[in-house]
Amino acid sequence: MSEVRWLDETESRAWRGYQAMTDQVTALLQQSMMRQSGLSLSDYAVLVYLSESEDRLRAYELGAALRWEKSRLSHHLRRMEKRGLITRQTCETDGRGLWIVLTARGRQAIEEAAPVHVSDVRRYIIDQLNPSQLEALAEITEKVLGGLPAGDDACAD
Amino acid sequence: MSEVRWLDETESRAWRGYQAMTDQVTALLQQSMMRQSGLSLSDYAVLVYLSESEDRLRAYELGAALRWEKSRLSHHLRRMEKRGLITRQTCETDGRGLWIVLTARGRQAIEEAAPVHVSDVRRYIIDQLNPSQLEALAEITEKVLGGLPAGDDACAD
DNA sequence: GCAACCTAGATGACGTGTCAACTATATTAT
DNA sequence: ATAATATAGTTGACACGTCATCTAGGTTGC
Repeated sequence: MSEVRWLDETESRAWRGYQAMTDQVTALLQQSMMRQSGLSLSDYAVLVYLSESEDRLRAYELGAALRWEKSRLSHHLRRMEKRGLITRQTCETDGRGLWIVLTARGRQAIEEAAPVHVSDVRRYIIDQLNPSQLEALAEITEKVLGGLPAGDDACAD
Repeated sequence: MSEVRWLDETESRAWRGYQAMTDQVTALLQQSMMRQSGLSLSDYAVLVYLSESEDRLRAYELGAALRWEKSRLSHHLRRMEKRGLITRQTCETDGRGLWIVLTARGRQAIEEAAPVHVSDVRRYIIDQLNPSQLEALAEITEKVLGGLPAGDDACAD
């Protein structure tokens, strides 16, 4: 119930800049990847985790890694399966479970997309910053992430 | 056609952190605003620009300010009008034109949402960072934004 | 062994964002 | 004047993400 502390000038620069940057960078990366590889950034994120995990993961592991809601994950995996990027296989040790398996086509898709994507990330962000800014960005993100409410308790007053 | 320069350790920390931070902060801010004010972040952005512009703007001005595609803007404004947050009025000096006007209800909505939103932004980001990090963030965003391709020429090879 | 609870995942409805047309009005060049 | 083009905005189809709800299979306690 206290008075609001509005943002001062530096705070406002940082916040408005943050918003504009994230909006535009996301849109650019998304467009570029979609045009050149036919993948969305979400597809790419799924494929990255799979290919870093010996090409198969339980769905809930994927969801935890990506921090996605399970319904989002479920919808997305269904669409990716329809496009042949992954398959869904029943789990023998847990009747509720689901293995998500990278297909040959999924592997090919990410191997083609990765170099283009990395060069986009470099061009738009990494190569724009000097070493101390890069280090600062890494520290900033770690600090902010560390301060975020864990899981679903967004109402931690 | 040259070999890809993959990300080194600091670059990777910065980039993975950036992705995780933006994903999660956006999701938290969105949830909080939707729950407490019934507005999406997009609604809020529109209302902010309108209220900073004497409560009325041409649609194309709004689109330029937000850097939204015109179809996105059109869809979004239609939905906002249906909820009574804005009205759309024909422009007398340009037959193609459209004035977007903030309604009393829209003004009330943003005035109620703003303090909550600012305190969320503080809690999740601003207050997590020390003054030099805030300054660094402002500079980083300005540098990245300055390096982005202007408009639609994303294919500037 | 059974009830209560928890976890993994699916589903349908709905709001949102993008893309590719499309309409209509203004501007420019000749 | 008029034809070519540019600008302002709309529309429909479709992919995406969220919420609430549901099913089914585990787990725990008694």
